[in-house]
Amino acid sequence: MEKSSTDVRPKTKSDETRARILDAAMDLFRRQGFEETTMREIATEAGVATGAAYYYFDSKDAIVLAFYDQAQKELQPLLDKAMAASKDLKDRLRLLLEVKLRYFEPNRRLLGALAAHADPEHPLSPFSPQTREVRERDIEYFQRALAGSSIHVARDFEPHLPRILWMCQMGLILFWIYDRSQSQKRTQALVEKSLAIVVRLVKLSDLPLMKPVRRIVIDLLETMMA
Amino acid sequence: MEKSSTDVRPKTKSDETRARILDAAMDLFRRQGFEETTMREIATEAGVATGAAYYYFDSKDAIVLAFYDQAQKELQPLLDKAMAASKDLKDRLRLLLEVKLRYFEPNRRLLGALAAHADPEHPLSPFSPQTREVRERDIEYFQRALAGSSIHVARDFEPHLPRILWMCQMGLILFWIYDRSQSQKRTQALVEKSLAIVVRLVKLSDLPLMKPVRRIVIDLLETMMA
DNA sequence: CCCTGTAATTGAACATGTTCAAATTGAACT
DNA sequence: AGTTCAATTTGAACATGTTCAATTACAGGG
Repeated sequence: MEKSSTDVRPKTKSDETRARILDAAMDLFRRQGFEETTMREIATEAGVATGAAYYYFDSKDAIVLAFYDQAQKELQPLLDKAMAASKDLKDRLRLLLEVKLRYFEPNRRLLGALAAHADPEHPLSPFSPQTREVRERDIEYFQRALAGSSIHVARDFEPHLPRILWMCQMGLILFWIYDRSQSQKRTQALVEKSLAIVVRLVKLSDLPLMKPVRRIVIDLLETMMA
Repeated sequence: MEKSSTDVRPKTKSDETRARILDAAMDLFRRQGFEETTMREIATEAGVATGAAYYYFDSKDAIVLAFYDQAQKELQPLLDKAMAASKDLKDRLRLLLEVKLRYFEPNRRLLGALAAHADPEHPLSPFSPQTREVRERDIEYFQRALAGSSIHVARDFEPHLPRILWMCQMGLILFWIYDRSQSQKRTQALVEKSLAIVVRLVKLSDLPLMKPVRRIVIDLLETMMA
């Protein structure tokens, strides 16, 4: 479950086969979409029997999961670099999103297969246990986006704000996936407007006066997560 | 597509068969879940051949859609009655939700099949064209919940607020569907807390001072809906 | 009461995700 | 080289949503 098609040296022959299957799948997914691609096609394209695909991946979904996992790993250095570019919170949040969208651009449609499931039981849901690790690592980046910015966050709000921002991000990404406007212009507009609102709210939330509001929001969040 | 299993007189034999299939399906869905129920089972249970089910319903999904449609019709009088019970906005909003949750309670799990799809292209998505009619009718109830309350809504905000409230409702319903706590206690808590926040925000939004904020929110919404 | 055409019904066939028992491979050991 | 055994590979078989050509039921007209 660890190897990826872009690792420099697929050590064993097994790894090489796994990589070939993953590559074939991603190629077909990009060209004809997730639903439209058959496990038999993937196997044929990779030059193996149908069953072999299932020897390496538990299911068709699991192939997407493997891609998602690999993506997260490859994104890490890009995000690190982005976080070094600015101290301004709005810039930092925009960068987090931009880097991801640019990276996933070629597979935008495919991401639908990942994001289309709200059911937290479904393996491909962004809220499922299967995607937990990736999710938590992602939330950490919002923690860092905040920490590295010039903006102060109230102590009681600190543990929760990153998760709130992550949720906003997921909403925007979802919108982006299904955005049919020319080169996703609408998403671009939405991101800019959302950032303005979010950053303003974050700043506001630090006011001592806002403590009761923070408490209510935190209370709400804890009820949700409990 | 119009008849339902609970209509008093299924006029024709055809209607009667259709109703029998829908009933059998709903019964099986309730007992073993949507995914776990087979079209062959449904047909057998209804005493027809597999193909017959497809003569009356375009797909397995379409059966759920038919149920959803029927539900909306049956809910209408209940919601009307609820709207006559109080002038207080919080009460009215709570009632809208409570009536629906109580109605759907026996099929809570099944609703997952309806709500689990974020893809607006998917027939069962709450955002799909197939569910548009039901959706718009539902949004109207929020319009009425506002209109019949003692609370004033700023002119510029009036066309948009119902949709915002509807979205909040969908979020709560989604939470409810997957709420595994004892008799969905967590949802109950979440509803109460959410209502407090939402009603407070609605009241706040009417302040003349808030006009710029309303503009930003409206702008955001229009970007999303465009 | 028979004829005719539409509506309804049937069950086999198909496509595709998945499983599985059997065959093959290949490395390590003797 | 021969043996052994786990890893790999195979392709047929299975389950299930869906399609479809063929058949039957039945209402209305003669």
